[in-house]
Amino acid sequence: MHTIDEIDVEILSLLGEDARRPFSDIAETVGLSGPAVSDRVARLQDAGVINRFTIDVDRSTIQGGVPVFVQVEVVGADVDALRERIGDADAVEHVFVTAEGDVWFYARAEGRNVRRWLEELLENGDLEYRVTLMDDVEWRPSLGGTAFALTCAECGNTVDSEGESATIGGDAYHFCCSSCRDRFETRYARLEEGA
Amino acid sequence: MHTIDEIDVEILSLLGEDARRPFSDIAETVGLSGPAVSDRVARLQDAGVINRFTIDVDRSTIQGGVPVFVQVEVVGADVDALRERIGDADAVEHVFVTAEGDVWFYARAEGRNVRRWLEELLENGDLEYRVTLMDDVEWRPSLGGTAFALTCAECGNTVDSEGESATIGGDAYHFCCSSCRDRFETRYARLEEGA
DNA sequence: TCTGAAAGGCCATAGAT
DNA sequence: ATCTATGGCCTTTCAGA
Repeated sequence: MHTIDEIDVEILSLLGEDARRPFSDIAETVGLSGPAVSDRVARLQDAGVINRFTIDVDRSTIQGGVPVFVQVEVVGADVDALRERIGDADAVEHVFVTAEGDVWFYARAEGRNVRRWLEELLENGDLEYRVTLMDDVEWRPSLGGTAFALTCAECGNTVDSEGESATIGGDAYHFCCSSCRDRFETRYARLEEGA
Repeated sequence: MHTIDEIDVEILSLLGEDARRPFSDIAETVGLSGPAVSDRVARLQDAGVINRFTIDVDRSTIQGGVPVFVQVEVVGADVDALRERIGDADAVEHVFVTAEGDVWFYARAEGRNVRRWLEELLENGDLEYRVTLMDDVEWRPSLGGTAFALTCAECGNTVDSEGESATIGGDAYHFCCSSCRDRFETRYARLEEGA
């Protein structure tokens, strides 16, 4: 049962600014030793909070293709399968799933013929889709200082040092108080029983 | 006047997968020495191809709020100003600008009242917008091998080893041949004169 | 722009608290 | 979960091509 606290948040913020920053630097900033930071980063990776260390590339100078935003209306098809299929395509950069189960994505369509590329990507399903030509994209990895504030999974309030965290069903959740956590866990258990 | 070649592209791809991968590992993969890779990475940063080393964080576990996708119809307003204002907001993760000049973004709306949060973010302008509740997001930094293919800034064709690159006005551009580059530079110079 | 050697710094492990 | 100490690896610098 791991706990995520403000120091973790601070570490995430620092790594967001520069992921190659030495752990010893981070250690000094947050008031820990190097190995302690290393441990915490390893834990954050295990918990799935850090998906990966990566680079933010200015793709406009590097990758060609026509930038498009596609909104696919998913009816009578497997959303997860489609989402995975789309996400695996090389040209696709962002994949969204709406609450209604539609799949939207941003991509740089390869080749000159966008329609053909799309039909192939969607496997000639009879799905309706809408294509919008795009101009510019921006992804914001970390932002200022408050970007990584913890919020209670139960009530939505900010989690301070009094709060607690728990790994439930493989995912990390954070709570502002133990009663919120109890409520969440109870609800989660009920949901699992039902499924 | 720097040149970006396939080795640079390979390095970018490898760093996209794991930005903390040792340069010596990369060196072995691409067939260079460690210092050579270090030099190339430094050059890629200077040229603005690499914006930053960063981490991809699973925000769903860290940041609360309601995930929404907002499509703002921009009429009679400054697109760039709005885009910047939205991009600077803490809760906003992805910003898109359509070819028609509308601004779309993905964010985790803070607090319980999404409408109020939005009105504030859009500065009570009379802009029309559409909000869609979202379920899931995925961002793909680097993808397979072909993701970082170079394309000619002048004609859009793929740039191979015969091509060349140049830093013009502080930005890196790539060309499939010298005539494309000449044409681009001429046009650029003319544009600058005009301004 | 690359290589190779050497110096300095960084990370991971071990063992104790 | 954290610390200190240490061994080994990684990065950078520099000279030479």
